Amino acid sequence: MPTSTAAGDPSRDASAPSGRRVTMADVARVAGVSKTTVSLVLSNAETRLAEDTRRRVRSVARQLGYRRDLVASSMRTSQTRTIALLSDRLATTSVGWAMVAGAQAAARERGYMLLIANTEGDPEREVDALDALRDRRVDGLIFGALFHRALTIPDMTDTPVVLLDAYDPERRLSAVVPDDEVGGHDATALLTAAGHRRIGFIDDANDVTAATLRLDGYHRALADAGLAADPDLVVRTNDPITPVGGRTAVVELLDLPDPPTAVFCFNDRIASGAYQAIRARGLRIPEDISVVGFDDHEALAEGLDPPLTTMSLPHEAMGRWAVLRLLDLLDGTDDAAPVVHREACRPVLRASHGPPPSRRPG
Amino acid sequence: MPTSTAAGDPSRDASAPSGRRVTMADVARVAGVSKTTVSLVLSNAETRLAEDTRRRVRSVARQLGYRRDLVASSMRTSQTRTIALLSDRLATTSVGWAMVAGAQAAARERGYMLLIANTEGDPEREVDALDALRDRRVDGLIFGALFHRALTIPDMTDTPVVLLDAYDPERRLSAVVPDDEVGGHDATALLTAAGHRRIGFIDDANDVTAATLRLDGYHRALADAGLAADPDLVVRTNDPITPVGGRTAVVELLDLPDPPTAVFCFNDRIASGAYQAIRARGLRIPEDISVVGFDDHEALAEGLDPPLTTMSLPHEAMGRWAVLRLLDLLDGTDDAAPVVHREACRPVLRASHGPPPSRRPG
DNA sequence: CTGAAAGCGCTTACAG
DNA sequence: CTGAAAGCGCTTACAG
Repeated sequence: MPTSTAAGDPSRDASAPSGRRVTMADVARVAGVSKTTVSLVLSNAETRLAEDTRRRVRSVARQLGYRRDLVASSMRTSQTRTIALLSDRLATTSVGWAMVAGAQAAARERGYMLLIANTEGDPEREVDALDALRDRRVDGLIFGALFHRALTIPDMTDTPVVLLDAYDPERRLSAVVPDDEVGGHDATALLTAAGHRRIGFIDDANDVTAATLRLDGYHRALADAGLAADPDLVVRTNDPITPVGGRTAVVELLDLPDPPTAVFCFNDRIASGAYQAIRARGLRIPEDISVVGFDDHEALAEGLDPPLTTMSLPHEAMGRWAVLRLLDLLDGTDDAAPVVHREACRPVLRASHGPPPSRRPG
Repeated sequence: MPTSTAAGDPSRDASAPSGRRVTMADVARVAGVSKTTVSLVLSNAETRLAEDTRRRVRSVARQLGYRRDLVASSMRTSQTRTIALLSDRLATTSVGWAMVAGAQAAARERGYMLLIANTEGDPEREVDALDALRDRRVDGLIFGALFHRALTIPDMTDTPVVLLDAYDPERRLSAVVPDDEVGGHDATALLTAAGHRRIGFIDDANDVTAATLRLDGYHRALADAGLAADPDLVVRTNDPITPVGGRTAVVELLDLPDPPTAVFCFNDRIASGAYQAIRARGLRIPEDISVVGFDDHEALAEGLDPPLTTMSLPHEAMGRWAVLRLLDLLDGTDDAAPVVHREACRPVLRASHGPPPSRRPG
């Protein structure tokens, strides 16, 4: 096979060059125009080019299977159409996947690709990751956290940044977080609405933002229902990760002189532990005691017996919001004034809650 | 501030140029050598450069905070030090995260970054993703699947490919999969070793590779223990995703004239459904019946009461293997002969299995 | 032992 | 309405 064919004969040249990738120069040559023209046509530049020139260029590009080389393009424009999601361990644990999924999907829809990097909480790793990302000239960065918390990031003058499941204590960066206060309120309100008047709360003892906010919401819902807050009904556990924490915490509640008829748990894992201890007491859920969780850890919540009523964490929507905001920043579509977006947590009603024993028929 | 300072005076030039990124030319100028020399030194080329030249160049590069621009470098070398993980929905569901995590970690350790893309099973999306990846000149590609299965991918002459949790039916590509046969065997052997002689198996009715292999392993373990395979003891469910499938399937087993004393479930979700139906019958786990799952869906397995004995799916190790193999291919370290690597599934012993009732003391 | 120069594939003033 | 040319920041024969 000859590598070059008669110039000016599109029908012959229209086959892809042997091994080599098709380049803009190839398209120009075959279409009989300059690279400038090809570039202008293919980038839909405003310049008024003759309609038939545009058509010809486009058709040749299509026939040759031409694709603009983004690396070369980036070289000139400094835009890579690539962004990155950097976090301590977002992509390293089961809790983060939906945020990654949402971020990836939104990026894709806007023609961007997503790079992921994890620091495992190591500052040195963070520096390395940032360097590696800068080397690749990513257009923007999302700093993610595993759970709703304050996050202070290194100075980034050159690259736009959005925070995911975290907020800048100094409010200089846009951020998206779950609305834990309203979530805590709504979870508790599910219980007050069912008629419960003694509602326990098993909170995370680690000083995390979500814990404080969910507790606030719990208190507000009690107040809404005209119930006094009884400090005895709020217990804390240092272990929100395994069922053990919930197991021991719920026992404190059950041992109260006037025990609660319902328990709201900081998360589903704690709730699963609560289930175990409640059952060990010979109590039934929800007949004797209602349980509501948080996070909607789906396999767990559905697998429990009875299936657990809980609040969903809007991780996917949060991931989407973060990249959409970031891309708007890149486009200059949005003004750069930082905003903190609170994404709603929604109740997922399953079978672990109901009226208190006193209100049950029979 | 003057933008240029006295040439040849390192102490003055050693501050980073005002806004602009530090370039190789900057380093060359300050160090008083050519770009060629800087490039050679910084890439540790074998060429014998004077030791003090090397030292000077390195020290200037460090002082200026120089970092090689990977985009420019890619332009010349066609290497981006970036690879991609493409799958139908690996990064879109809770089951895939550990594979992504393993892949990302291994890439990072070798100085690569990982791009992720999901096709949601849409062939058009796959084409788009492949184009987007080619545009960015990724060095290599990992095609991932959500569960162990055959995967036929488009022809990729230009880019090395490794399969993750999938295999090429024509064996032309390297691949890594879990060893489901041995896993099925070992899960069943846990039960035969405890003394069970009637062991049910609830399999996935969808014709997936993992289902076939785990069944094979189940049969082999029975044979090993000198037990005949009773077809009545193998039931199938079309719903391995929610507990519903396991719930109805286990009832078939329980209704048998000679019901099993132990049940091995295709996965933990099925096992969670089995728990519900078993409990509804008033039977205790493991006193009356043992249950073993598969996948080690951790929050679920630990949250169940009693905690579920299961087989772990080596997702993280698989993700690592896939990128390590891919990078070896890129390095030319490995010969390109395709290999299919089976990663072992390991038993995670919790509390849902024990001896059959007949063998229990008392 | 080191440097000048070409070139990777684009984009973009600038000129006509 | 269209093209020649410079330049993005590197790497790599090639020459000395």
